Amino acid sequence: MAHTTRERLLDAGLEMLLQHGYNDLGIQALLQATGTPKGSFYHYFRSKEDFALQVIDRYMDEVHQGLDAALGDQSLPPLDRARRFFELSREKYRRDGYLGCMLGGLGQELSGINPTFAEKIEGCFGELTQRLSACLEEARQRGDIPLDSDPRELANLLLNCWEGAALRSRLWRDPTPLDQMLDFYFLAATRG
Amino acid sequence: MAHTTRERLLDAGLEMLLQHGYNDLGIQALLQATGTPKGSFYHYFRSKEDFALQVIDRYMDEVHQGLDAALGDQSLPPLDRARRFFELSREKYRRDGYLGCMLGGLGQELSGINPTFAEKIEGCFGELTQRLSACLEEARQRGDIPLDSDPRELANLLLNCWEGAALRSRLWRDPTPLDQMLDFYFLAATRG
DNA sequence: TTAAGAATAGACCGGTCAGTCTAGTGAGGT
DNA sequence: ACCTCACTAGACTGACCGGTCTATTCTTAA
Repeated sequence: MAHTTRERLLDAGLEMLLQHGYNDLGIQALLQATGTPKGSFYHYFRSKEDFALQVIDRYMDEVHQGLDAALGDQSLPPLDRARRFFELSREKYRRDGYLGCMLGGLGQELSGINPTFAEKIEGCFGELTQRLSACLEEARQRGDIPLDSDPRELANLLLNCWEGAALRSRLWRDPTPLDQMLDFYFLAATRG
Repeated sequence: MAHTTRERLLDAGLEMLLQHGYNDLGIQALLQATGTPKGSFYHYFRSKEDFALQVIDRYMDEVHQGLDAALGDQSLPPLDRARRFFELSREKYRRDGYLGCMLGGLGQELSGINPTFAEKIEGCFGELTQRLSACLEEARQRGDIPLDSDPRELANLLLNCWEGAALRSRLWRDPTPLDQMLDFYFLAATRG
């Protein structure tokens, strides 16, 4: 299979980037963990940066799958759909050992030193808020949140607070901050 | 002056750690930026890790100064005092070029790989929430927030959401996420 | 004046970094 | 049978990492 080695590297990259971040992840360690010779890595990827950017793409594939599953569930009112996405994310974090969100992690680490990553990650946040704000707009039109709410702003708010809670849950290795944040936010949002 | 070199290193470390994070900050670069020979650095600090931990202490000194200034202002109701602390922080971020909060930055970068830093930073967050929750408790007793609120939980919530907003403001190089988060939080907290 | 210790100075160390290079392997097409 | 080319394999490069070492200078007090 032509894609096996590349897939294996991206899979391991997903895991190792989440735990180690970018600068602390050595190519050597990645190769050792996957039993890959260096030649193969540089056959598939131009550089470490190129590799990490593709790992982020893979991460976003999972994110969009979560969004599809949650926001696409027409049996739920829109606000519950939005909340469900974050609950699915929380379950993913649990499976990973509460290491938080890769976008938040790499965003913090790299946005001060590498514009390519900064733009990439802000682009990912943009995709997320785009879909969330469409969902919140639906809630607004139904009157589930005040009619004068700004869905775009509310979506950014939701995502930003989530990222903060994810950082704290990474420190605690515990989902409590995530749950408390969701309770607080969705109660407050409905009241305007 | 015996402390001049050490002070100079810590000052530069404050700035450089905020921008570069830990792993991307080279001792060499720090020495070059401050015109310090290597011998001096290792005269004052046991290691790079020891240095960074002392930089965090210095950062926390500033944080506590901000807390003193804001929470100690008895002319303001307690909720305004809490908000004022974050507004002072926002002004500090502005002066730094909106690079966010060092605790959040180092927490994200290092909590997955270095338990010493993870504990250190969680300890700092603890100090912060301790003082904030005392302030919120005062607000609760005055009835400015619902009597059945949990000040400790509200303080953690406030700090966590702030850290998320700080990350986004670092990506945007812009204070908007900070302000929107404060508006949202303090409106919601008063209503319970 | 001198002894002592703090602080400066930077050459140097082993190890590791991302990335390059060349050689070899193996499967598919002709 | 043979050629091609994607892929594997890992030795190697030069730069840089954090940290050590020894030598020297400066400060201060006896």
